[in-house]
Amino acid sequence: MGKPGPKRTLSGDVIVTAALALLDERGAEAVSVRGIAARVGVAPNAIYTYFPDKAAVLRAIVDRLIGEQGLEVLAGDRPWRERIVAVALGLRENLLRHPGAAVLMMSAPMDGPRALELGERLLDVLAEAGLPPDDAARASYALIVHVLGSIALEAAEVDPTKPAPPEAERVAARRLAFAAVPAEVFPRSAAAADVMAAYVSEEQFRWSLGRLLGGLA
Amino acid sequence: MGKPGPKRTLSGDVIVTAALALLDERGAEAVSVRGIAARVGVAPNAIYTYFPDKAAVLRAIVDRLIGEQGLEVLAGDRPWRERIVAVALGLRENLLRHPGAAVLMMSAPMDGPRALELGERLLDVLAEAGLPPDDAARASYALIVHVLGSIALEAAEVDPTKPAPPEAERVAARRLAFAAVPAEVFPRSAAAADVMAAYVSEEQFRWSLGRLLGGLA
DNA sequence: ACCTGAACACCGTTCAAGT
DNA sequence: ACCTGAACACCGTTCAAGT
Repeated sequence: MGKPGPKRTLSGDVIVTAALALLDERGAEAVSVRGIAARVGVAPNAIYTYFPDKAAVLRAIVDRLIGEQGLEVLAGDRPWRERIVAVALGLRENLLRHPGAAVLMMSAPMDGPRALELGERLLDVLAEAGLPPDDAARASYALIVHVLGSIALEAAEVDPTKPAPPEAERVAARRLAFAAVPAEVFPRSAAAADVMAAYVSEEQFRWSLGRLLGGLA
Repeated sequence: MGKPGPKRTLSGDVIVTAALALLDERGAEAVSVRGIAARVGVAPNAIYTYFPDKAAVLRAIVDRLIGEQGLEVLAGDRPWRERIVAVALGLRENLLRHPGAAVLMMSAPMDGPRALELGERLLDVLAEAGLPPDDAARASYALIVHVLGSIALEAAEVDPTKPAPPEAERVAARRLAFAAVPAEVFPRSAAAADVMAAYVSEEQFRWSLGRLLGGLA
């Protein structure tokens, strides 16, 4: 139904998919309007039929990735802390698959509908946990800050122009870097080098999230 | 002393200062090698005498800003939590003066000497607080994640191309944005709109940092 | 409505050359 | 050693035109 219209070889979704592929394969600076257009086989300015500018394409990538996180776990019947940890782990896993995207999440206000939905479900859980509304609101923000901050710092450690390395590899690379810390001037950092290498791991992610959750209620 | 050498009209510091000024006055995308060169009155490629590439200039900005944070408070005799809150507030205040720089802190590993120094002093405090070395190491990372994440999300809310607005103005702008949230579909978000508007405030920053600190020891 | 061609005002970086 | 001029291979975005 509806008139066919001229060509319609394109769509916002196709553009976002191409942009994300570019981001994953060749890193943030490869995500150019011209690069996206070339990948979908179209003239550069055709992109502007679907997005007002490049920044809008980047925001759409963020929205897509947030939306990929299912929120059903939050409504489950496990203890509330476990449910929050489960979504946080899901977000982490997905975002680390797109390391270049992590920093995008912190570059603009996340005010899209998917972000609001995530926030609202988080408020549900925290209310159920017994927090008064004001504390629940503050706590939900603290959680989002912590999860996104962890992921961004973790993603900053990986080279986005090559396929995402397994965690063990990231930790090993960091251990190597820490071996160079002079123990005379930074004794504690040098002594804790093994732990500091493991900053970029799920274990550290779980640990710090657990401590924050412990402080919240 | 020492031969004068040809010109020496430039230095790494001068370049970083110019880049930071550009960042503050006209936002992240105005920080170009050519823009910096123009501001210091030099040919674009002169920058490459002091930095291998643009990314190195950005890292130097991060290092400069970390270095501006005095660490004496950490060694004071107030209760340890208060000392950590004090440096965190200092970092926040300084970074919000350079909103475009906040996201740079999360874009690359912070492995410079100033970052190491900050980490080491944090470990001092946490050891003094009675944490075993492994926990202290994990805790210091959790704190850094939280502080930088908070600041980045807060800075994402301000337009970096105009002078940093006072906090009250940022909160008011956000309250206005939240007034549009449909209460039927996001009841909790709408009900807590006032608190959510205040996410971008020192009060929220103190609150969530306090909860994290409570969970750590 | 959707797409193209051509153009404008920019980029980062490299290279050979001047002092 | 430090800086310049000129060039290369790119950018994002706009405008007029075609279907």
